[in-house]
Amino acid sequence: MHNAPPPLRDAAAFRNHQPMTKPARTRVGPSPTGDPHVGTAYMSLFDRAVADKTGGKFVLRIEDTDRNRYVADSEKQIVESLEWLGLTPDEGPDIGGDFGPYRQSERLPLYKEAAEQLISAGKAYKCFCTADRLATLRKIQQAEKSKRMGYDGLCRGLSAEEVQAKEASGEEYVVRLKMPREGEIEVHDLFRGTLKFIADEQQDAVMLKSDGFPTYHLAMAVDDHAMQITNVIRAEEWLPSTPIHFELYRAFGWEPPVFSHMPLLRNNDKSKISKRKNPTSLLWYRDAGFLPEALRNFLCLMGFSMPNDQEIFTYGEFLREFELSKVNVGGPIFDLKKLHWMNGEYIRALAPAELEKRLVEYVKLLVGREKEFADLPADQLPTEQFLSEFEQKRRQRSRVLAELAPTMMTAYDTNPKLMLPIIPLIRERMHTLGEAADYLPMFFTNEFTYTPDDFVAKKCTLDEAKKALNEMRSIVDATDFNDPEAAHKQLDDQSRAKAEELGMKLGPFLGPIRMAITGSKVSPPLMESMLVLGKDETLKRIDNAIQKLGA
RNA sequence: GGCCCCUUCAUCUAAUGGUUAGGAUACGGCCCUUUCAAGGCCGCGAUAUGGGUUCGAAUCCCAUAGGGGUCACCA
Repeated sequence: MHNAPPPLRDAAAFRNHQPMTKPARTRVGPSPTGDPHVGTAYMSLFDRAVADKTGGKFVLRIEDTDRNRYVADSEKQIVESLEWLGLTPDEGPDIGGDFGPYRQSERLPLYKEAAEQLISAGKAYKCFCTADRLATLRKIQQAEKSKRMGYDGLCRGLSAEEVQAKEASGEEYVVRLKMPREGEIEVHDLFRGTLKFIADEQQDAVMLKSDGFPTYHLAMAVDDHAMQITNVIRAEEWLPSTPIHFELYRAFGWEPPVFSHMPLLRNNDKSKISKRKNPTSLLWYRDAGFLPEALRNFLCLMGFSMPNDQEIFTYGEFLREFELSKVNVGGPIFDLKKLHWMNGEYIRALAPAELEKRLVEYVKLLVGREKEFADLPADQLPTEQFLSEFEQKRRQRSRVLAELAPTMMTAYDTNPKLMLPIIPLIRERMHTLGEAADYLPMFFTNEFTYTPDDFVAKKCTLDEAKKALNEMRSIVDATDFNDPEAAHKQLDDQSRAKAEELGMKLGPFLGPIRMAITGSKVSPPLMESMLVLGKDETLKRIDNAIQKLGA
């Protein structure tokens, strides 16, 4: 028997009459089953925004009801990642709050009680079907290409005596929700309005598992109600099970919160974002040297855009313009290329001292982790070219920095002023902190692996290289490094003069010098680099090269 | 396959019945230049298709196509 549904508020009407003015309570409910997921951050961002916009609260709830997939470190990493991104919750397991505990594994009695309440009200029933039976059932349904998949409701008709007998004989059972068999189930979504589902096509979902733990469905409804959550912001993949949730709310006689089903972040091929095809771990973004504020900003763009076309903005600016109802529901492809660009913008906007600080922190993060960054075999790399190349380079860079770290940190500890002058030279060239690996080592080591061939270029023969090095040695030797500005001018002027004398363009002339000073054909500006290194070190490096070339 | 959601440049998106359909990334070119960048300028490039409604449709309606999600004692 199924009573007529009580009138539910219409989502559109609700939206119009109650814009986000009342303090909202939002929550994110990650399950601690692995690395913190970028999708969790994405949802948290909008949860945080709705809470902040309305002066409400954002709650972190750990949904650890799956004992099989539980990963011990996961919760800690989730908490740290959210903090890293500046999306710190107001209530949560390690913060506390008035609605705790915030771990579902610590709320088991609540779910049990709720399940019993449903059973005694005739809204749920005990199901003794074995996993085997369900598997067989599924197979048959698939073979028959049955329209109606899922549980067939066998135990729904069990008499009280039958239930008692089975229980007495120790048979395990789950608790299933009795879904209506007739009519439609209306659900409401902030973006999509009222959605109707055929009731008979819904199955009797499990509420309580045989191990006594609740499923997501029960735990979510019980907790959201108990924690007075007003807005459920979750991924679109939940849309098909929303009828269960609305039915559950009705069974309890509770008012459902406002549901907003956010679009799914996508891979390049439009499928739901996944580890194989796209980095999904927040730890990955941190390890690759993305700035949290850049990632956060980028995530804002996945579905939301500013009225003035502004793409780079602070959280405060975002909040001023943000409205949940303006979010785009088409699934956005997570374009790492654009994040890469944006991260570069953020790096360049950082004050040198701040970038210095971030860089030092970043290098410390990589210390001792060389093994983690071994090259990946081709078949384990993402299929998309940019992702694949970036991942391989990222590993190489992390290794370089991890290996450089001891030397670098020692030098830095000895002379804390060492780092700051380097920053302006490398910052224009970086998109991620990891890319510092391409430019940083030369400032801390002069042990280069170059060969004479490396000094030769199209417009610079070996003979010319030797001459250039000797000329530059004289120039440097004659320059007073104590006045950097004057020194720079002198180095520059003299180089030009000598290059002309040798009948060379400045670029080719500086090629061998660059190799001698930086050990690479690509480097930060040469004169500036020499000034940072100092006269002695510069001369030493030129001498090393001259020796190497036997000039 | 059933059910559900979605559909503007390659990608993120703007334009809520009247715009030469705008911006950003990426890509290409030029400038700057000491290599590499960064920066500046220019270019390429989209309303999925077909029907309606309307003086007028990217915008409203219907169909088709395409994409995605979901059909667990996982969340």
